[in-house]
Order: sequence, then structure tokens, then C-alpha cells
Amino acid sequence: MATIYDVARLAQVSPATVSRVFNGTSVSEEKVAAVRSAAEQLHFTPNRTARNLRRQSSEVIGLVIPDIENPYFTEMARGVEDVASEAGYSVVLCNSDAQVEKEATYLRIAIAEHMSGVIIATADEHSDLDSILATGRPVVAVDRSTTYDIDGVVMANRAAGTSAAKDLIDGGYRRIAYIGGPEHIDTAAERAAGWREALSAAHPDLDLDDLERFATFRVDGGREAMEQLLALPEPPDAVVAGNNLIGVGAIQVLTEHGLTPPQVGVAVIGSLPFTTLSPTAVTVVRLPARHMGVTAARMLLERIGGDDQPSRTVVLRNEIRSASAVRV
Amino acid sequence: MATIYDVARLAQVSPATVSRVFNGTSVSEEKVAAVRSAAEQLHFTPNRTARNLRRQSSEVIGLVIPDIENPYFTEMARGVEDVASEAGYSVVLCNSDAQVEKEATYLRIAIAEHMSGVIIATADEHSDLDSILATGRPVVAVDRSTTYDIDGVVMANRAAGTSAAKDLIDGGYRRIAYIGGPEHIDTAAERAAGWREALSAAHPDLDLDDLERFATFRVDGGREAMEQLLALPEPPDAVVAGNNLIGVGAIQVLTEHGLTPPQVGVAVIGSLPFTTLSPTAVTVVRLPARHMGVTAARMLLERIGGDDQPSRTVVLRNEIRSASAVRV
DNA sequence: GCCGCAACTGAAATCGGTTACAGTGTGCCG
DNA sequence: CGGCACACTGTAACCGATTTCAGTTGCGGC
Repeated sequence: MATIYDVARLAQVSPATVSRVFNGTSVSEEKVAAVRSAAEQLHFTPNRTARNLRRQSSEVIGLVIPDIENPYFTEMARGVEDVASEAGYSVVLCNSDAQVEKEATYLRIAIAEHMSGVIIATADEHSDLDSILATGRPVVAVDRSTTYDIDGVVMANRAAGTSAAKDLIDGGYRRIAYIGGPEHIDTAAERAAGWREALSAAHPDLDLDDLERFATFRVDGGREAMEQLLALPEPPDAVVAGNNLIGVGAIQVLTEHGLTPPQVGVAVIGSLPFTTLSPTAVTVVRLPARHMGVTAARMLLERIGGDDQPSRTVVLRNEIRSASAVRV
Repeated sequence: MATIYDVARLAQVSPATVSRVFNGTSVSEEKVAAVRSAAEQLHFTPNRTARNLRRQSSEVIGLVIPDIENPYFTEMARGVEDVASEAGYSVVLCNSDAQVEKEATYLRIAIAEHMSGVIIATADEHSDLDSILATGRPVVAVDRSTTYDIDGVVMANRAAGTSAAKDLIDGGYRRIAYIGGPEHIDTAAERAAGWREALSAAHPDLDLDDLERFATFRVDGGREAMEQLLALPEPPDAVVAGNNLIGVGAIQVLTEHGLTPPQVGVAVIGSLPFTTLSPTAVTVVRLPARHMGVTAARMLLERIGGDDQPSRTVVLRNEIRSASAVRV
């Protein structure tokens, strides 16, 4: 690879001038032209490693998510990426696989690679952000809140749970179950609380503990929990799915049992981008994942730019698309 | 951040020794202990930027894909990531959005950041790999083949098209349409050729041009093409979808028209991981995306390790899961 | 007791940029 | 015509690791 020195020699200027040409400080027009043409000839690309070493920063932001195969997170990633690349930053996508150790490894890399900042959907309530925060790098939490005093973007999870449940109640369903993600993840807990609230207001006689299941945030989790619910002596007549994949699993199982929605009511918190089901039979509480990514990226870029106001948490509103078919 | 010099001072050794401790060359036990404890105390993490600058390489590989929101590619990414992180490499995921310019930008970054290698599913037949190959960095093509003499991993696309079509023929369908991705992408063209081959053997009287549609590789594309096909004077009684998302779009449209499979036969090339449809009604030619990622990553790591045998192309076999329901 | 080898160690050069500092030259003003 | 501001330019010192090269030490063999 050609270096700045090669270019300087060919253009008959000093390396400093070459650097200045590429960084936009005052250089006479002829020299700019000379440098540009020399750079062209040599296919010169500035070496970012060297630049980063000197500048003590790199135009890279880390995005750590627990499941790269979940469309919710890729939609979010897409939002982050769009904002970041607009601003000249690239995004390193790290899949923590919901494991705190993998997450820690990636955060270590973020430090060692001098990344400018990190957007993270934590794996766990035990996620350790101490060391990355100690470096002074900005960190923005997405989707899940943390115990740290940092910027965050979350969904209105409790409201999502409530409106999903309410919509099913309004549809005439009664024994409305809830399948959520791991209990210790605040997102899951909040959504469950919302469901509980709506249901205990409408049908105070129901035993909600019986109808509540905590699973993984994956298709399997939804399937397993749905099977369990159907095996109950008195199975539910509707179900709220705590995230998109759980929803997919639950619907799959219902269909396999011949209980296509709206025979059993289904409300899903999260979108089902690749579902083939007629889109009217299921209530969907759409979570603005892309928007979350965009917001988080903007906040992070502001912090990188030196903004040091007190930390903020943005709560994004959801949008419910009610099942048009009402119970028969 | 603590540097190697701080550690050296605290441990009363030279910086070189500290470096050696972290890179495993011979250092006396006492010094190793001293360095380790000093490093511990100072929370020392070696600065990768500096290391990369000196080493002229970084344990990072780039993965460039055309659509980060397509589960096919995220499944593949997952495979790449697993192999890479096992080997101590991290993966930068770049979304080219099927645009050659975005792709070029990312490839430039790969060079400038000294990435060790790149795995790429090209955006287009005009994708320009010249500059990255000129740097001598290994590049592995996935999913789509290129005109360059480099390693590649592809699916048996023609066979996928043939077996999808054959399965529908065996199911008793006759006017079997094909909706593929952009004609100029070899993957799409090959799958179409496979379909054409099977169909013209079985039903030589059919006008295949009439039944062939090229769309984008996205849900919209599938929807639009399916609508067009249904609007034909003599609509098809079955359809082969050229990728997973096209399949989703096609099935959505069919369902909306009250033509749930198997009323109209559907075969999809690619998996439908998040579909809620009863999984038996649609034929799926499963493409081993994860395996493709794993294979590509291994090949790339071998090349990074200095392997310089002539370039290889691995063709992965598909697996068909026939629709169990046969036409009524 | 001397020699040679192996194991360790440190000083200093190096990777390729950025940038502080110290000029140089030009033009304008008084 | 002297002085000053300003625009431009080059030299050299960084950034924080790795690595070469040149020792130093200790030990076994003769």
C-alpha cells in the first residue's frame, strides 16, 4: 500500500501537506492538485490504523445485540447503520448470543479497538459496563434498561403489554395467557406487568399465575410455552406473546392444533415481518425498532461530539394494529 | 488507558518484556508474574490500534452482505461469526443494501482498517473487487459467484430450481410459475434455469416466458409479481419462489386472494424461519445458510493463515422438504 | 578456568498517519 | 519603507504497540 510519504515524494511536498489535503486545512490550490493526482496515481488510501492511533479514536461504533437472527434486532441495526454511515461512521455488529461472557469480550474489543462508542442491548441484568464506562466512552442502552446512569432508548413496554391484553379483552376473549421472555429481563417483566394490569382489571377472578409463562425470547420458547398452555386442564382462549419470535412459535403450535387465530386470540408484541399468515387475524403491537436504532445512533453521535448533558432516556410509543376479525 | 509503558514501569521491566509476556515468548517466571500483576492493577488492555499498526494486520474480518434484514443472510452471518470468534477474530458486518457504491465504500474501509480478509455476497455483477484483491487480502465470495479467480461457496442453485419445480409437478400441478430475483444475479438466473429445465421436460407445451417473473429479492418483489401472475388470463396453479422473501410475499398475496396453499402449490427456495403457516403446506428447498457461512469463514481463515493453493469453489447441497399435502 | 550456547533482557527503530511549532513569503497598512 | 497579519509549508515529535539487534547472564563441557 502506498503511504503518505510516497504521495508526498511524488507530489514534491511534505507528508504534512498531504495529510492536510485529506483533512481540509489550508493548502494552496496547486499543491492540492498535485497531491490529489499523486494520490490517484498511487491508489493511495489513508491508513486508518495509523490515523486512529494518532487521533485516539476511530470512526467505528459497536452495536452489541443478543440475537442477530431476530428481525427485531436487525431492523434496529439497520436504523443504526443508516444514521452512522451517513455520519461517516461504520458499525461493528456484535452478537452476544445473550451470554454475558461473549458480551464482555466484545466490550473489551470495543475498548482495545478505540471504538468511538457503543450501542448495546444488554444480554442480562448482570451485564458489566463498568470497564467500558471507565474509559469515558459513550454508551447508549437500547431495548433494555440498565442500572447505569447512561442514555437509553426503550419501548413503552408496560403499555405494550396492557394494550395487547386490552385488545384481546375487547375482542371478547377471557382466559388470556401471557408468554414472555426470561423473567429477569426488564423488557419481559414490564410487558408481563402490563398484561397483568389489564387482565386483573377486566377479569379479577382469573388466576393469572396459571396463565403466565416465561420462556426464551425465541421461537422454541414460544412453542414450548404454548404447548404447555394448551395442555392445561382449562386452556386459555387467547394469548399475548411477549416478543415477535415467541409469537411465531405460539401461532405455529396453535395452527398445528387446528386452532388458527382468531379461534384462539393472539396478540404479539413486536412485528412479524416475514409471516405468511393473513395479516388481519392477529393483533400486533408494532415496536418501532428501526426508529429505536436511529434514535440511539443519534444520541450516541451527539455524545461522541462532546455533548455532556445529563443522561436521557427516550421512551418510544408503540402502535397497535388490532385484529380486524373479532371472535365468533 | 494504561499503556505498556505504565505496566513496564510498575513491574520494573522494559516495555519489550511486557509485550513478550502478552505474546508468549520466553520471559522468566518472576517477570511474567510481575508484569501480570502490574497489568492487573492498572486494568491494562493492549491497544489494538497500535498493535495493528505495527503488525500490519488486524484480527477482524469484513462480511459484506446485500440485505441485513434477510434471515438468510443473518443465518449465514451467524455461521461466519461462530467460526471467526472461535479463532479470535471479530466480524464487521456491512450492509451494502444491494448497492455497488455502498459496497465499494465498505471495501475501501476494509483496506484502510487493515482487515485480514473479506467475505462478500456481491451486490451485483458489476461489483468491483479489483482494489481489495490488489492489496493481496483474501476474499471469499458467498452465495453468488463472481468473475474473479477467488474462493467461493455457493448453493446448488440450478438443482434447487429443478427440485422445487419437480416437486410441484409430482404434486399434480401444471402451470407452475417462477418468481425470481433480479435476472442479472447469477443465483437468480441459475434457479430459473433449473425450473425451466424441469418444466419444459414435463410439460413441453407450456409457454414458460409467460410464467416467469423477475423481481427484487424482497417481500414486495414477491407480492408484486404474484399479483401480476394472478391477473393473467390463465393464472398459474402453482409457483416457485426464487428466495425466502419472495416466497413470503407470494404466499401473503395468495392468502389474501383466498388461495391458501395447497390450493395453489408453492415451493420456496430458501427457508421460512419465521413463518406461521402450517409448515406442511409448502415445499421448502432448504439452503444451508449457516453452513455456507461456516465454510466461507474456514476458507478465509485458511487463506489468512497463508494457504495459497489454487482457488476453490464449494457447492453446497440443498435439502428438500416436500409439502406433505398433495393437491386435492 | 575457558568457551560456547541458550535463555533472557532492554534500547531503539518502526508501523503511517496527525499536529505543534517554527519558519517563509506575500500583501496591506500606517 | 517598516511592521504586522495571515496563509501556507516543512520538520519533527508524537500515538502505543512489536520486533530487531545487541548485549548479559548462567550453565555444561572440556
